[in-house]
Amino acid sequence: MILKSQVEWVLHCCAILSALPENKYLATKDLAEFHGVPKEYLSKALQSLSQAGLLVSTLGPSGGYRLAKSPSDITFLDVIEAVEGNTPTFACTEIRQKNPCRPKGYCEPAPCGIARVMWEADEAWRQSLRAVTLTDLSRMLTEGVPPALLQKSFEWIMART
Amino acid sequence: MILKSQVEWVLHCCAILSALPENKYLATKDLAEFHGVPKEYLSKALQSLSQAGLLVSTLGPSGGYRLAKSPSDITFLDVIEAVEGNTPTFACTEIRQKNPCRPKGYCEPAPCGIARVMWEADEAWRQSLRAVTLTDLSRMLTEGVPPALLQKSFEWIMART
DNA sequence: GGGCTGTTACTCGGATATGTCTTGTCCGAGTTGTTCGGG
DNA sequence: CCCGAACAACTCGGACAAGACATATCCGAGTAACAGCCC
Repeated sequence: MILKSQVEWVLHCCAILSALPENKYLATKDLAEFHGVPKEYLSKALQSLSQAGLLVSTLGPSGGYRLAKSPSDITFLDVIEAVEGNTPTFACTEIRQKNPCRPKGYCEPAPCGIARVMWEADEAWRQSLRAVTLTDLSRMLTEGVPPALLQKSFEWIMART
Repeated sequence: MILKSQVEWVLHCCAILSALPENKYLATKDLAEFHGVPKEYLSKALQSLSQAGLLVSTLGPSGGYRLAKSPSDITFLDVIEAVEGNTPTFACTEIRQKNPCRPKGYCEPAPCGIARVMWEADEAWRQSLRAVTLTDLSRMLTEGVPPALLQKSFEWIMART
């Protein structure tokens, strides 16, 4: 069980988009070039974010993506679920019902105990990811980075908006 | 991102094996039949548990698997990692190093902030799974089940040890 | 000079191949219980 | 009747296909900026 590589990509992209001025757009092409990843495939992931209502897109020259809401209103979980889907990591197929000793038509009163444990762990994971917003992310990613590099990167991005 | 179906299978199998008397073995064939899953494929998962040191196997007639240690010493995480592998759910590929503005040879002082957040969530998930043992599982799975069904299932299993 | 229109170049979005991993199946090496023969 | 050895059947273990999903790529519909023309 491992997350798609797209998850890493779009999180980095969101960090960049968080730094953008209001109503400015950045194209997939530039985001892909900045991170050294395949443009067309990154595009698919950004489409998912757009459909999830996290990004807004614009066509034509100087088009691209921008955040749909304030960075403080977008959590890691939002981004990850947009890419990975929001299905639980554990799917209970109710194999206890296959028990040959089980009387026909018997109805289980509660969810399977295994599923409950797995879902609880899943929820702990989600809770941890819900607690971090893009605002936090920006702070974390800029900490300890030389100001010169930050400035240069910012200019690189602004030159393409 | 979704767990293998094998995870559900082996957890149910471990619950059965927890109920076995000391030094009694149960064959893959019977475990597969009880749960209504493909025998050969379940076998692969049980092999993983055996290699991980959670189960002990014996060959020949009346052979099969039994727990290698006390049910209270085996956690959900042990079982899951045996099947899924113990690689972190998030793999950081350090795409920040692809930043075109980054001076050559520059060395990052700390792990990427995104990776830190993801690993923390991963650890929360693991911690939650580490807290539940097979002893807890047995209790959960038997709660609320009619005693008649429990008795019948127990006899079904014992008839094949 | 200002406004309108046609063009152009650039964007996203979905449809299309390829590789890798999960899922499923098969067969062989090895061992244990059984049975049969001999003492 | 007891013991030992050969047999047979059953087990796990690893090697072998098929399908699903992640990865990667291509092309078309649509739009915004721009340039040129008319007023």
